[in-house]
Amino acid sequence: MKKGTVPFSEGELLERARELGGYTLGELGEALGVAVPESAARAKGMAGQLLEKMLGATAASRAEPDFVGLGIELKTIPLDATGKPKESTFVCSISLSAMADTDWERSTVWKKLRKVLFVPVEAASKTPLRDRRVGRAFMWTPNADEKRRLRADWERLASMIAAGDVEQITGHLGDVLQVRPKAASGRSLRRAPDEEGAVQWTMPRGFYLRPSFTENVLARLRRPE
Amino acid sequence: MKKGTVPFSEGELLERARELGGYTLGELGEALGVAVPESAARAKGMAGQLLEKMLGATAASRAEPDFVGLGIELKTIPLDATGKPKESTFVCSISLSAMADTDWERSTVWKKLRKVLFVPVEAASKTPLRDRRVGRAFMWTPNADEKRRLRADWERLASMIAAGDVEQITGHLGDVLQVRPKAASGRSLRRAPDEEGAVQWTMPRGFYLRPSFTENVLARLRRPE
DNA sequence: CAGGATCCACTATTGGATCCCG
DNA sequence: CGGGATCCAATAGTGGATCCTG
Repeated sequence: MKKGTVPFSEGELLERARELGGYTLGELGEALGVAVPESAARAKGMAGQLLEKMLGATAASRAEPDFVGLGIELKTIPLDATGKPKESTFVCSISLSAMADTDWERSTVWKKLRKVLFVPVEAASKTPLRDRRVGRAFMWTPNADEKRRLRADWERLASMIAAGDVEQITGHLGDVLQVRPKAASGRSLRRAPDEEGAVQWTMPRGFYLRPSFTENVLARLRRPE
Repeated sequence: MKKGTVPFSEGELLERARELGGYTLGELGEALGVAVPESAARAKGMAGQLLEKMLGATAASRAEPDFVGLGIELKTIPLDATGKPKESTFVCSISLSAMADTDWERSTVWKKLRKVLFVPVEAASKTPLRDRRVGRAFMWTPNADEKRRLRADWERLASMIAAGDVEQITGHLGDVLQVRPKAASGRSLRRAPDEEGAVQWTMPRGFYLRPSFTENVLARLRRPE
């Protein structure tokens, strides 16, 4: 297993990601000198972080793509026993101020999703975290239909946010893209509005892709042309 | 409320059904001299039977349309609080012998569904049976797409039945039309195969329309052309 | 028993809540 | 906290079981 060096091309990145297919997360952890616990409950982001390190992603938390020079975002997708995505996919956090005066083409969501390296990872909850295997990686660029659906949802949600109807947004809205809480605890900022009185988030939220959407995307990518 | 006389035309039937819109099942019961209980649990088919009587359906149990002369089947559809069908819609029972050598156009399913008078009835379970209101009736003839989907499901299911794979059929099969048990009790015929040894139903079953299908049908009918 | 259906236990989905790391 | 995500209680959906009448 090659590890940690920064890839210089999209092709090299995809090739290297595919070489990781078949390894378990425990094996990746060994290669990196990272202990992989038994349970995912106390190590929620670990699969993603192991793959970032293995593939040489530009480290640290940023509002930029993981592979800056290539404009490519890395996303792991947890698959259940039947091969379908178990969970929604986090896209980015929502900043109220950034929403107001931006359009779809300049939005953080679109920047993140223009080009994504999807790496499926086994995630049947009975399988210990370290025994879960990496699947076959795919490079995704939204096609016309996918882009239209993402944009339609984003514009609906963005206009609600801009209009101050943030508290009316629930995870039910959006066919493929949804808004949901994103915080370590539901109490994170809950007192803020009372004390400040300003138009502010009462709680951090993020954009997520629904599992049914990533399922369709994976199905399309797996189909030979 | 006019009641009980046999309608002579499709238009007259629809008109008369629409005049029942807004009445409660309790009111229909009074007009007919039938006691309507509080709960639907012990009166499951009552809404359908009240409407049959009010509209002058050719009485009794038959494998014929309710309005023989017109070739029209009457179906009540229970709606939940949000206006969506709560339940699947029974179409007809399945007879093994009748399946083998018949095709779609001659099938009982198609005969029943060629032309249907759908009468929605409120059915939020908290609402007492006699307080549930009749909704706006619609005459349905499957359009090309609906007919294609019904036929595709029927042919798949019919061929399984004809091939003797009856026991492998579950309610999961069929996009719009499904096969499910249809009996007063699960024990109805359960001992039969052991004692007789013949190729026979172990339990009566019927064809049903899925709620998602009738929901789409109602949505189409409600849309002004 | 066939026809009129609804009940309800169980499963699948989901979306609000939460966890770790740098 | 922002980025990496998963957990899991509650709800929605489904399909096997059941009920009444003629």
